[in-house]
Amino acid sequence: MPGGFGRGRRWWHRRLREAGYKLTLSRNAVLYVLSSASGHLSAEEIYFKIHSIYPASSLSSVYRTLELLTRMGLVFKFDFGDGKARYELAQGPNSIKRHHHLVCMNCGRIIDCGNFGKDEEEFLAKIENSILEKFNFEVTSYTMRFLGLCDRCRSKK
Amino acid sequence: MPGGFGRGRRWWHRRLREAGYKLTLSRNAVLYVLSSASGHLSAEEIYFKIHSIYPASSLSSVYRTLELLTRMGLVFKFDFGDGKARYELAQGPNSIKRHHHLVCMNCGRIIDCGNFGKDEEEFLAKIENSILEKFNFEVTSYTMRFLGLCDRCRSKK
DNA sequence: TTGGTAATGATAATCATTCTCAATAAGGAG
DNA sequence: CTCCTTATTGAGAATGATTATCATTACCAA
Repeated sequence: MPGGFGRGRRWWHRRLREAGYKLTLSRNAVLYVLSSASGHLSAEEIYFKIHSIYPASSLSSVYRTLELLTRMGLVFKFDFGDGKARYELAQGPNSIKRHHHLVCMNCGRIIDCGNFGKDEEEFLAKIENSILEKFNFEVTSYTMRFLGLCDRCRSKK
Repeated sequence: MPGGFGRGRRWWHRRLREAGYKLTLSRNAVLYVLSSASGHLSAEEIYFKIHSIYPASSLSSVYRTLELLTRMGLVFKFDFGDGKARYELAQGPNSIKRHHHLVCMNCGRIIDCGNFGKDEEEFLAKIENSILEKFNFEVTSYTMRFLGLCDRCRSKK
């Protein structure tokens, strides 16, 4: 009975089912871990967390699952230049569109910052259009990454 | 005489010198290749291009040089999720601040798109402030990445 | 319950990147 | 220009994340 872990059916069960994929223990565990632990987890971190709730897991399966989920759009994959990819659940049953991060150039810390409300909406509307016109490129999602100095590193100077 | 390749002194000579680094054949070759071939080159692509103008080069040296140049801010390092990092010269003697890319989710192609003029300026001014207030994070540069479908892939559907 | 097959676990293989270290060459002093 | 010091290099080994392989397992439709 692969729909274990958290009590009750999760929104991703339907998503997997409808896409024609089996709901396996491994996949469910990856999604469960991603849904509880918020933040940016690497494949290995996910693997270790899974181990405590589902010991018979394998790292390769975690990678396969993450690749599938990324392809399906249930998960976002990020690369912050430290050599390992990070994964984040596309929160909730309806995936969000925007992911913005602050990356500290001094300590490497990565801070999630939500979106920027109305200012962003307006800006995006203009930009999406201009990209479509100039490049005939159809935007489906986007990411902003801000490089700089985080609070901790700022106060150290 | 390490200042070879292109005729004449290059702007990066001064930059290296002033930072206390030697102007070596290897470093000059990397910068020369980056400055002529525009686009996003991987370390290996840079290495091959260098080979034709400076055969006694090594891949490890290219990596070392790129790491140094990135640290110095002469070069930007990007990661588009294909497993290898890409490098781009921070064009001209005064580095630019913004790098935006369109990434096709179908074919993986990466398209440079400049900045968005006044709309972007205005938006950025607001955002930089709100990031400073909310997170006490000091923004020095940023990147926007748009995921979607490129013109070629759009017309194929 | 059962069979077909997608998915898994274990492990080997791959590939980008980093490390090591003896040999070399940049560049300042004379 | 030549010598000396030492940063930098080239070659190749080592690392570490990710991917591929393949026999075994377990979803799930019938």
